Amino acid sequence: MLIHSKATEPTGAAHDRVYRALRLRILHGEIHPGQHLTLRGIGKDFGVSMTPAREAVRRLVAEGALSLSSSGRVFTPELSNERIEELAALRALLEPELASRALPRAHLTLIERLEEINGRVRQMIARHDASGYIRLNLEFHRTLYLRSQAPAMLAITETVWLQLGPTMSKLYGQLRRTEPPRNHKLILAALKAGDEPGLRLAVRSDATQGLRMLKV
Amino acid sequence: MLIHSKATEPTGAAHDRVYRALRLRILHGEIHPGQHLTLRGIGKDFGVSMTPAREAVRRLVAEGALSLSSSGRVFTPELSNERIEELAALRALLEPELASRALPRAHLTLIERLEEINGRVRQMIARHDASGYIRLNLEFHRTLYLRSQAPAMLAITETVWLQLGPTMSKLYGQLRRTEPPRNHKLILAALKAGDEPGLRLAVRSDATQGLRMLKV
DNA sequence: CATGGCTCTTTGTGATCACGAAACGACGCG
DNA sequence: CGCGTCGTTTCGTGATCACAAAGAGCCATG
Repeated sequence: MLIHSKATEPTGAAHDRVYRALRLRILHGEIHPGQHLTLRGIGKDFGVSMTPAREAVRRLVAEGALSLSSSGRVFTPELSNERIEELAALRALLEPELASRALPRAHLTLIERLEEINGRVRQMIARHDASGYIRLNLEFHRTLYLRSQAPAMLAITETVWLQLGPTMSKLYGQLRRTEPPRNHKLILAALKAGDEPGLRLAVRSDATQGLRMLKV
Repeated sequence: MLIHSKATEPTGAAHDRVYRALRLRILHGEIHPGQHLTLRGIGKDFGVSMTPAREAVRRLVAEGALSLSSSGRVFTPELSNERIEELAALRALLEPELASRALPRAHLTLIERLEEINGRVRQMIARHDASGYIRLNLEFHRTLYLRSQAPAMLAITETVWLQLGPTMSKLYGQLRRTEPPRNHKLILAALKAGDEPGLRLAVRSDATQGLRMLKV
C-alpha cells in the first residue's frame, strides 16, 4: 500500500492531520468522557496505518487531552472534582492576564468581530447546539487572546481547554435553559470602555462560572 | 532483532524510558540551544529502534521542549527575547499561586527539607556546577509546589521550565559570580512566618530575576 | 445460578523496510 | 577564487509484521 495516502489533502503530514482532527473533536466535546479509542480504529477512520495514529494520540496524551491505562489503552479522561476546580483556577489565572494584554491592542474592528461571534453564540444557544456553542465560545475567547501577542500563554490556555473539552460537552449537553452570554457582554463593554479591572473580572467570571456546575 | 530489548530495565515501556531520559537532559540544560537530534541517533544511544525514539521526541515537541523544522528535523529551540519574557511572565503567574496553595500545608519537616536542598544549591554554586545548580534549584521549587496538591498546575509549570531548560543552561554557564540564593532565603523565611504576601513576592522574584539576564 | 478457568480475539509495542526529500560534499565551470 | 550543480548520504515518514499481554466470551463445574 504505497499509493493513495493523500488524495485530497495537499498540505501537512498525515500524523498532523490526524492530530488536528482528533484535537478538534475533543475540544468541541464530540467525544464522551471515558470513551475508548483504538489505534487501528483511528487509522481506519483517517485512511492511514497505525503509525500516524499512534503519534497523534501520543501528542494528545502529552497535552492531557487523552489518558492511557496501564496497558496502553487510550481513552478520554473523566475528570474528578478536584481536577475540574484546578483547571478552572488555571483559566481564572491565565485568561484575565491574556485579556489584559489584549486590551491596549483591541481596536474597533476586533470588538466588532467579537460582537459578530457573540451573535452566533446566541444562535447556538437558541438552537440548543451544544457542540456549536462550545466551538463558538472558544472562538470568542481565542479571537480576543490572539491580540495579546502571547503565543506561549495562549497555547497553555488551549491545553487547559482541551483537558476540559469532553467534560464541558457533558455540561452543555445537560444545560436546558437558554442562558444568554451575559459575561460576554460585560467583556465587550469593558473592552469598549478600556476598563482593565472590569475586563479582568468579567473574563474571570466567564471562565469559572460554567465550570461550577460541573461538580458532581 | 527480537531478543535483548530490556535486559536491564524491568519497568516501563521503551519510549517512556527514552522520553524521561531526554526530558531530564533538556531540563537540566545538558543540550545546547539549536543542537540537532536525529531519531536514529537517539535510538542508537538507548539501544532501541526509531519507533520509540520518534514517540519520545514527538511528546517533547508537544510540550515545547523541542522544535522541528519544516522538514521534520528536530532541535532544541533558541528562544527569542519575547518568548523568554513570556515564559518568565508565566512563571511569575503560576509559581506564586502554587506557593500560596502550599503555604497552609507547609509543616516543619517540609521547611527542613527545603533548607537541606538549599544547602546543596549553595554547594553547586560554590563549585560552579551549572547543571547541578539548575537541577537542585528545580528540586527546591518542585518540593515546595508538590505540597500545593495541584498536579495540573504543577505539570504546566514544569513544561514552562522545560521550555526554558536549554536557555537557562546558557545563562548559568555564563554566570561567573557566586551569587547566593537570596530569594530562596526569603521564601523560607516567609514560609516560617506564614507570610502569604511575602511568599508570593519572594517566589515571583526568584522566578523572574535570573531570566532578566537572558535577554540578548 | 454463580464462578472459575480456558481459548480466541483484540490491542499496543517495537523492529524493519521502502520511499522521497533534504542536507552535504565535491567537482567543474565561469 | 567563487559559486552553482550534481551525485551521495542522511534523515523523517508511514506501512507492515511478529509478539505479548489484556479482554471478552464461553463452557464446565461446584
